[in-house]
Amino acid sequence: MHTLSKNQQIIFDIIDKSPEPMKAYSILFNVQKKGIKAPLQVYRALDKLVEIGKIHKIESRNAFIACQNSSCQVSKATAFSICESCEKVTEINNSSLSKYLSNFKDKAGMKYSKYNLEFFGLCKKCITK
Amino acid sequence: MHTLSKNQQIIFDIIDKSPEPMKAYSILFNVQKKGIKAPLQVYRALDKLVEIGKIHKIESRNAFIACQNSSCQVSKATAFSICESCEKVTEINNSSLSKYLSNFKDKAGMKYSKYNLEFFGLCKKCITK
DNA sequence: TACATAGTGTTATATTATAACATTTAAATT
DNA sequence: AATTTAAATGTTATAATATAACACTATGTA
Ligand SMILES: [Zn+2]
Ligand SMILES: [Zn+2]
Ligand SMILES: [Zn+2]
Ligand SMILES: [Zn+2]
Repeated sequence: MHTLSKNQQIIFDIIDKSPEPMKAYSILFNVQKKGIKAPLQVYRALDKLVEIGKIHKIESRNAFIACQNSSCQVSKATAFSICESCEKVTEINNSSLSKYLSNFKDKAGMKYSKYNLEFFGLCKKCITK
Repeated sequence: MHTLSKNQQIIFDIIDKSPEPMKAYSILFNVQKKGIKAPLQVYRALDKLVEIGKIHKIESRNAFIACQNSSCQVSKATAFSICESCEKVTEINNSSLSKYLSNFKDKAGMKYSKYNLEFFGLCKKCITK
Protein backbone atom coordinates (compact mmCIF):
# COMPACT_ATOMS: atom_id res chain seq x y z
CA MET A 1 0.00 0.00 0.00
CA HIS A 2 1.18 3.43 -0.92
CA THR A 3 2.09 5.96 1.75
CA LEU A 4 1.12 9.45 0.75
CA SER A 5 3.53 12.32 1.07
CA LYS A 6 2.58 15.40 3.07
CA ASN A 7 1.17 17.39 0.17
CA GLN A 8 -0.48 14.36 -1.33
CA GLN A 9 -2.20 13.60 1.97
CA ILE A 10 -3.41 17.17 2.46
CA ILE A 11 -4.83 17.29 -1.03
CA PHE A 12 -6.34 13.83 -0.89
CA ASP A 13 -8.05 14.66 2.40
CA ILE A 14 -9.75 17.74 1.06
CA ILE A 15 -10.96 15.96 -2.06
CA ASP A 16 -12.12 12.98 -0.05
CA LYS A 17 -14.15 15.18 2.30
CA SER A 18 -15.78 17.13 -0.50
CA PRO A 19 -19.31 16.07 -1.44
CA GLU A 20 -18.61 17.09 -5.01
CA PRO A 21 -15.71 16.97 -7.45
CA MET A 22 -13.17 19.69 -6.77
CA LYS A 23 -11.33 21.83 -9.25
CA ALA A 24 -7.60 22.37 -8.97
CA TYR A 25 -7.75 26.05 -8.12
CA SER A 26 -10.51 25.50 -5.60
CA ILE A 27 -8.27 22.93 -3.95
CA LEU A 28 -5.41 25.41 -4.04
CA PHE A 29 -7.51 28.08 -2.36
CA ASN A 30 -8.53 25.62 0.35
CA VAL A 31 -5.04 24.40 1.18
CA GLN A 32 -3.24 27.71 1.26
CA LYS A 33 -3.62 27.86 5.02
CA LYS A 34 -1.66 24.60 5.12
CA GLY A 35 1.27 26.11 3.27
CA ILE A 36 0.55 24.94 -0.25
CA LYS A 37 0.79 28.11 -2.23
CA ALA A 38 1.40 27.32 -5.88
CA PRO A 39 -0.67 25.59 -8.59
CA LEU A 40 2.18 23.21 -9.35
CA GLN A 41 2.17 21.84 -5.85
CA VAL A 42 -1.48 20.98 -6.34
CA TYR A 43 -1.11 19.57 -9.82
CA ARG A 44 1.80 17.40 -8.83
CA ALA A 45 -0.13 15.87 -6.00
CA LEU A 46 -3.17 15.42 -8.24
CA ASP A 47 -1.09 13.65 -10.88
CA LYS A 48 0.27 11.23 -8.35
CA LEU A 49 -3.09 10.60 -6.72
CA VAL A 50 -4.63 9.87 -10.12
CA GLU A 51 -1.74 7.59 -10.99
CA ILE A 52 -2.18 5.46 -7.89
CA GLY A 53 -5.96 5.44 -8.23
CA LYS A 54 -6.87 7.33 -5.06
CA ILE A 55 -8.70 9.96 -7.08
CA HIS A 56 -10.10 10.23 -10.58
CA LYS A 57 -10.36 13.15 -12.94
CA ILE A 58 -13.80 13.93 -14.30
CA GLU A 59 -12.59 14.92 -17.74
CA SER A 60 -15.70 16.73 -18.86
CA ARG A 61 -15.56 18.93 -15.78
CA ASN A 62 -11.84 19.33 -15.16
CA ALA A 63 -12.48 18.25 -11.62
CA PHE A 64 -11.26 15.58 -9.24
CA ILE A 65 -13.13 13.10 -7.06
CA ALA A 66 -11.96 10.51 -4.55
CA CYS A 67 -12.29 6.92 -5.72
CA GLN A 68 -15.44 5.40 -4.26
CA ASN A 69 -14.63 1.82 -5.14
CA SER A 70 -11.81 1.36 -2.66
CA SER A 71 -10.29 -1.11 -5.06
CA CYS A 72 -10.63 0.59 -8.39
CA GLN A 73 -8.25 -1.20 -10.70
CA VAL A 74 -5.62 1.45 -10.19
CA SER A 75 -7.49 4.06 -12.16
CA LYS A 76 -7.59 1.95 -15.28
CA ALA A 77 -11.33 1.51 -15.55
CA THR A 78 -13.59 4.32 -14.49
CA ALA A 79 -17.25 5.13 -14.98
CA PHE A 80 -19.26 8.02 -13.65
CA SER A 81 -22.77 9.36 -13.74
CA ILE A 82 -23.12 13.11 -13.92
CA CYS A 83 -26.30 15.09 -13.33
CA GLU A 84 -26.41 17.93 -15.80
CA SER A 85 -28.69 19.93 -13.55
CA CYS A 86 -27.13 19.78 -10.08
CA GLU A 87 -23.72 18.48 -11.24
CA LYS A 88 -23.77 15.62 -8.77
CA VAL A 89 -21.19 13.03 -9.77
CA THR A 90 -21.22 9.41 -8.69
CA GLU A 91 -18.71 6.70 -9.44
CA ILE A 92 -20.45 3.70 -10.92
CA ASN A 93 -19.55 0.35 -9.44
CA ASN A 94 -21.17 -2.25 -11.64
CA SER A 95 -19.41 -5.49 -12.42
CA SER A 96 -21.49 -6.22 -15.51
CA LEU A 97 -20.50 -2.89 -16.99
CA SER A 98 -16.85 -3.19 -16.08
CA LYS A 99 -16.69 -6.73 -17.45
CA TYR A 100 -18.36 -5.70 -20.67
CA LEU A 101 -16.01 -2.78 -21.21
CA SER A 102 -12.85 -4.55 -20.10
CA ASN A 103 -13.54 -7.30 -22.61
CA PHE A 104 -14.54 -4.99 -25.42
CA LYS A 105 -12.55 -5.45 -28.61
CA ASP A 106 -12.89 -3.12 -31.52
CA LYS A 107 -12.53 -3.91 -35.18
CA ALA A 108 -9.25 -2.06 -35.51
CA GLY A 109 -7.60 -4.57 -33.21
CA MET A 110 -6.56 -2.04 -30.67
CA LYS A 111 -5.43 -3.33 -27.31
CA TYR A 112 -7.02 -1.33 -24.54
CA SER A 113 -5.45 -0.92 -21.17
CA LYS A 114 -7.85 1.63 -19.76
CA TYR A 115 -11.14 3.39 -20.28
CA ASN A 116 -13.16 6.27 -18.96
CA LEU A 117 -16.93 6.49 -19.28
CA GLU A 118 -19.12 9.44 -18.34
CA PHE A 119 -22.90 9.18 -18.39
CA PHE A 120 -24.92 12.39 -18.39
CA GLY A 121 -28.51 12.88 -17.40
CA LEU A 122 -30.72 13.91 -14.53
CA CYS A 123 -30.47 12.49 -11.05
CA LYS A 124 -33.57 11.39 -9.15
CA LYS A 125 -33.91 14.70 -7.34
CA CYS A 126 -33.58 16.76 -10.48
CA ILE A 127 -36.00 14.68 -12.57
CA THR A 128 -38.92 15.64 -10.36
CA LYS A 129 -38.17 19.35 -10.50
CA MET B 1 -30.71 19.21 -42.24
CA HIS B 2 -28.80 22.02 -40.66
CA THR B 3 -27.18 24.71 -42.78
CA LEU B 4 -23.91 25.84 -41.32
CA SER B 5 -23.10 29.52 -41.00
CA LYS B 6 -19.97 30.91 -42.59
CA ASN B 7 -17.72 30.52 -39.56
CA GLN B 8 -19.20 27.15 -38.67
CA GLN B 9 -18.52 25.87 -42.18
CA ILE B 10 -14.93 27.14 -42.21
CA ILE B 11 -14.21 25.54 -38.88
CA PHE B 12 -15.99 22.31 -39.66
CA ASP B 13 -14.07 21.98 -42.93
CA ILE B 14 -10.70 22.28 -41.29
CA ILE B 15 -11.56 19.76 -38.58
CA ASP B 16 -13.07 17.39 -41.11
CA LYS B 17 -9.93 17.48 -43.26
CA SER B 18 -7.60 16.94 -40.33
CA PRO B 19 -6.33 13.38 -39.85
CA GLU B 20 -6.20 13.97 -36.12
CA PRO B 21 -8.24 15.79 -33.49
CA MET B 22 -7.61 19.52 -33.53
CA LYS B 23 -7.22 21.87 -30.62
CA ALA B 24 -9.05 25.17 -30.51
CA TYR B 25 -6.02 27.39 -30.80
CA SER B 26 -4.57 25.29 -33.58
CA ILE B 27 -7.86 25.76 -35.42
CA LEU B 28 -7.67 29.47 -34.72
CA PHE B 29 -4.17 29.67 -36.15
CA ASN B 30 -5.28 27.84 -39.28
CA VAL B 31 -8.32 29.98 -40.01
CA GLN B 32 -6.83 33.39 -39.42
CA LYS B 33 -6.22 33.80 -43.14
CA LYS B 34 -9.97 33.38 -43.57
CA GLY B 35 -10.72 36.29 -41.28
CA ILE B 36 -11.43 34.48 -38.04
CA LYS B 37 -9.23 36.25 -35.57
CA ALA B 38 -10.47 35.67 -32.05
CA PRO B 39 -10.73 32.58 -29.83
CA LEU B 40 -14.37 33.30 -29.18
CA GLN B 41 -15.24 33.01 -32.84
CA VAL B 42 -13.72 29.56 -32.82
CA TYR B 43 -15.29 28.45 -29.56
CA ARG B 44 -18.74 29.61 -30.63
CA ALA B 45 -18.54 27.60 -33.82
CA LEU B 46 -17.19 24.60 -31.92
CA ASP B 47 -20.04 24.77 -29.42
CA LYS B 48 -22.61 24.77 -32.17
CA LEU B 49 -20.93 22.01 -34.16
CA VAL B 50 -20.79 19.83 -31.05
CA GLU B 51 -24.44 20.61 -30.29
CA ILE B 52 -25.62 19.47 -33.71
CA GLY B 53 -23.34 16.44 -33.71
CA LYS B 54 -21.07 17.36 -36.62
CA ILE B 55 -18.02 17.17 -34.37
CA HIS B 56 -17.21 15.70 -30.99
CA LYS B 57 -14.91 16.85 -28.24
CA ILE B 58 -12.27 14.40 -27.04
CA GLU B 59 -12.49 15.41 -23.42
CA SER B 60 -9.25 13.87 -22.26
CA ARG B 61 -7.37 15.77 -24.96
CA ASN B 62 -9.30 19.04 -25.22
CA ALA B 63 -9.50 18.44 -28.93
CA PHE B 64 -12.19 18.17 -31.57
CA ILE B 65 -12.82 15.57 -34.26
CA ALA B 66 -15.41 15.35 -37.03
CA CYS B 67 -18.11 12.76 -36.46
CA GLN B 68 -17.27 9.59 -38.39
CA ASN B 69 -20.63 7.94 -37.99
CA SER B 70 -22.61 10.25 -40.25
CA SER B 71 -25.61 9.42 -38.14
CA CYS B 72 -24.28 9.82 -34.65
CA GLN B 73 -27.33 10.27 -32.46
CA VAL B 74 -26.83 14.00 -32.39
CA SER B 75 -23.78 13.83 -30.16
CA LYS B 76 -25.59 11.95 -27.43
CA ALA B 77 -23.66 8.73 -27.55
CA THR B 78 -19.99 8.81 -28.32
CA ALA B 79 -17.14 6.33 -28.01
CA PHE B 80 -13.53 6.68 -29.02
CA SER B 81 -10.34 4.71 -29.01
CA ILE B 82 -7.18 6.65 -28.28
CA CYS B 83 -3.64 5.43 -28.80
CA GLU B 84 -1.52 6.65 -25.94
CA SER B 85 1.62 6.42 -28.02
CA CYS B 86 0.79 8.09 -31.35
CA GLU B 87 -2.40 9.81 -30.14
CA LYS B 88 -4.44 8.43 -33.02
CA VAL B 89 -8.13 8.76 -32.23
CA THR B 90 -10.89 6.75 -33.86
CA GLU B 91 -14.61 6.99 -33.34
CA ILE B 92 -16.01 3.60 -32.47
CA ASN B 93 -19.10 2.53 -34.36
CA ASN B 94 -20.30 -0.64 -32.73
CA SER B 95 -23.98 -1.33 -32.33
CA SER B 96 -23.52 -3.87 -29.55
CA LEU B 97 -21.61 -1.33 -27.51
CA SER B 98 -24.02 1.51 -28.16
CA LYS B 99 -27.01 -0.69 -27.36
CA TYR B 100 -25.41 -1.89 -24.16
CA LEU B 101 -24.58 1.61 -23.00
CA SER B 102 -27.83 3.21 -24.12
CA ASN B 103 -29.76 0.64 -22.13
CA PHE B 104 -27.54 0.80 -19.08
CA LYS B 105 -29.37 1.61 -15.87
CA ASP B 106 -27.56 2.30 -12.66
CA LYS B 107 -28.66 1.54 -9.15
CA ALA B 108 -29.27 5.18 -8.30
CA GLY B 109 -32.08 5.34 -10.81
CA MET B 110 -30.54 8.07 -12.84
CA LYS B 111 -31.98 8.71 -16.26
CA TYR B 112 -29.23 9.06 -18.81
CA SER B 113 -29.59 11.05 -21.97
CA LYS B 114 -26.02 10.89 -23.12
CA TYR B 115 -22.65 9.26 -22.59
CA ASN B 116 -19.04 9.62 -23.61
CA LEU B 117 -16.59 6.73 -23.54
CA GLU B 118 -12.88 6.91 -24.16
CA PHE B 119 -10.76 3.78 -24.46
CA PHE B 120 -6.99 4.11 -24.11
CA GLY B 121 -4.31 1.74 -25.29
CA LEU B 122 -1.95 1.07 -28.14
CA CYS B 123 -2.96 0.93 -31.77
CA LYS B 124 -1.76 -1.88 -34.05
CA LYS B 125 1.16 0.13 -35.35
CA CYS B 126 2.35 1.13 -31.91
CA ILE B 127 2.04 -2.32 -30.37
CA THR B 128 4.75 -3.71 -32.63
CA LYS B 129 7.23 -0.97 -31.88
C1' DT C 1 -42.47 46.18 -42.03
C1' DA C 2 -41.76 44.59 -37.45
C1' DC C 3 -40.19 41.29 -34.58
C1' DA C 4 -37.49 37.48 -32.95
C1' DT C 5 -33.55 34.45 -33.23
C1' DA C 6 -29.03 33.27 -34.46
C1' DG C 7 -24.61 34.64 -35.72
C1' DT C 8 -20.60 37.96 -35.80
C1' DG C 9 -16.67 41.08 -34.27
C1' DT C 10 -14.00 42.83 -30.67
C1' DT C 11 -11.58 43.67 -26.29
C1' DA C 12 -10.63 42.07 -22.06
C1' DT C 13 -10.20 38.60 -18.71
C1' DA C 14 -10.83 34.13 -16.31
C1' DT C 15 -9.51 29.40 -15.79
C1' DT C 16 -6.65 25.42 -16.30
C1' DA C 17 -2.07 23.58 -16.70
C1' DT C 18 3.05 23.19 -17.47
C1' DA C 19 8.28 24.61 -17.94
C1' DA C 20 12.47 25.26 -15.68
C1' DC C 21 15.47 25.15 -11.93
C1' DA C 22 17.13 24.90 -7.17
C1' DT C 23 16.57 22.43 -2.98
C1' DT C 24 15.01 18.99 0.40
C1' DT C 25 13.36 14.64 2.04
C1' DA C 26 12.89 9.75 1.98
C1' DA C 27 14.28 5.24 0.53
C1' DA C 28 17.40 1.95 -1.10
C1' DT C 29 22.14 0.17 -1.41
C1' DT C 30 26.69 -0.44 0.08
C1' DA D 1 26.31 4.91 9.11
C1' DA D 2 27.58 6.70 4.82
C1' DT D 3 26.55 6.84 0.02
C1' DT D 4 23.68 6.90 -3.69
C1' DT D 5 19.22 7.32 -5.95
C1' DA D 6 14.57 8.46 -6.53
C1' DA D 7 10.73 11.07 -5.14
C1' DA D 8 8.87 15.14 -3.51
C1' DT D 9 9.00 20.13 -2.61
C1' DG D 10 9.28 25.33 -3.27
C1' DT D 11 9.28 29.08 -6.38
C1' DT D 12 8.78 32.13 -10.37
C1' DA D 13 7.22 32.61 -14.71
C1' DT D 14 4.45 31.46 -18.54
C1' DA D 15 1.59 28.57 -21.71
C1' DA D 16 -2.80 26.77 -23.04
C1' DT D 17 -7.71 26.61 -22.72
C1' DA D 18 -12.04 29.00 -22.27
C1' DT D 19 -15.59 32.65 -21.17
C1' DA D 20 -17.76 37.56 -20.06
C1' DA D 21 -19.65 41.57 -21.85
C1' DC D 22 -21.30 44.52 -25.31
C1' DA D 23 -22.28 46.39 -29.84
C1' DC D 24 -23.70 45.09 -34.18
C1' DT D 25 -25.46 42.27 -38.42
C1' DA D 26 -27.82 38.78 -40.97
C1' DT D 27 -31.81 35.71 -41.37
C1' DG D 28 -36.26 33.97 -40.92
C1' DT D 29 -41.15 34.77 -40.28
C1' DA D 30 -45.61 36.94 -38.96
ZN1 LIG E 1 -12.48 4.44 -8.58
ZN1 LIG F 1 -29.29 16.46 -10.03
ZN1 LIG G 1 -20.12 10.66 -34.03
ZN1 LIG H 1 -0.49 4.39 -32.05
